[in-house]
Amino acid sequence: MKNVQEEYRKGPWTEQEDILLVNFVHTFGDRRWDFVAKVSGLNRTGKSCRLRWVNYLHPGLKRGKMTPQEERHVLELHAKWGNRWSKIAKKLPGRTDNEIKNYWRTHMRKQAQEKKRPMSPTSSSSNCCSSSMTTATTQDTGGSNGKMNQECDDGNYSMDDIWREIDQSGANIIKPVKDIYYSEQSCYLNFPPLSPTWESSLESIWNMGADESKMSSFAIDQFPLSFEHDTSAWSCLV
DNA sequence: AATCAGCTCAACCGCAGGTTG
DNA sequence: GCAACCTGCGGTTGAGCTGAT
Repeated sequence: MKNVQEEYRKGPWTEQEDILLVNFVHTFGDRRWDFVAKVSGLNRTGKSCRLRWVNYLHPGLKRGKMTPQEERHVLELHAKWGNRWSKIAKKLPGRTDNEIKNYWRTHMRKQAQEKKRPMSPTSSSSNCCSSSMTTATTQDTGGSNGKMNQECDDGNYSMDDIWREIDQSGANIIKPVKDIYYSEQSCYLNFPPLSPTWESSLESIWNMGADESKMSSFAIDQFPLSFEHDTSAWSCLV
């Protein structure tokens, strides 16, 4: 048995891990997370991989603040369904349950604060709103903090950066966003053209019950990633 | 300039439901 | 029918950032 505490990595994901995960998800799909976790060599649990993909790496995600429309939508849907975050998220393309949950928490906290000190004339400008939920959230979230937008525009390291790096490499790496199509309920990965050997490999892999040792070497062949920490560029590209 | 408080968001945890053998 | 395993969901936490003092 594997000692989970000792062997699995926790905490923030590195760029290399992200790239590796993106590659493997594009290859094997966003299912079978335990398998992806093992085969990729990431020392992460399948759960952790899934979460990273769903909440951050997924190409369909919108980054940045919620629009007033989205905020209103969240409020409406929450009134209807309660804390069914994933259900609500499905109605808001590009938003994750985690994001909505976080938004709601912030929103509720602000509400609670405003209830504590109703009509306080000394409230800062960020608390200037009426008790109307919609207007309150709209102004609050829009006004107080531009962090997310900054990160989006010129932030340290975003998915855009990853895609750009991958794109610039030119190469055999699977292409992101534009080749991936989503429906409301699910995500279809449209793989780039695969070589016949690659295709048959994939097929046989799924059919053979995914012998892990075979898979590992297969993976290494297909993604000869180097994890040398190179600050100038990722040296993982073929 | 330093410190503090509040906020945001990524990530973890535990649990429940679904799937597979 | 049952146990083991996997996936997804909702709740919670903590690090890092920002603005106020």
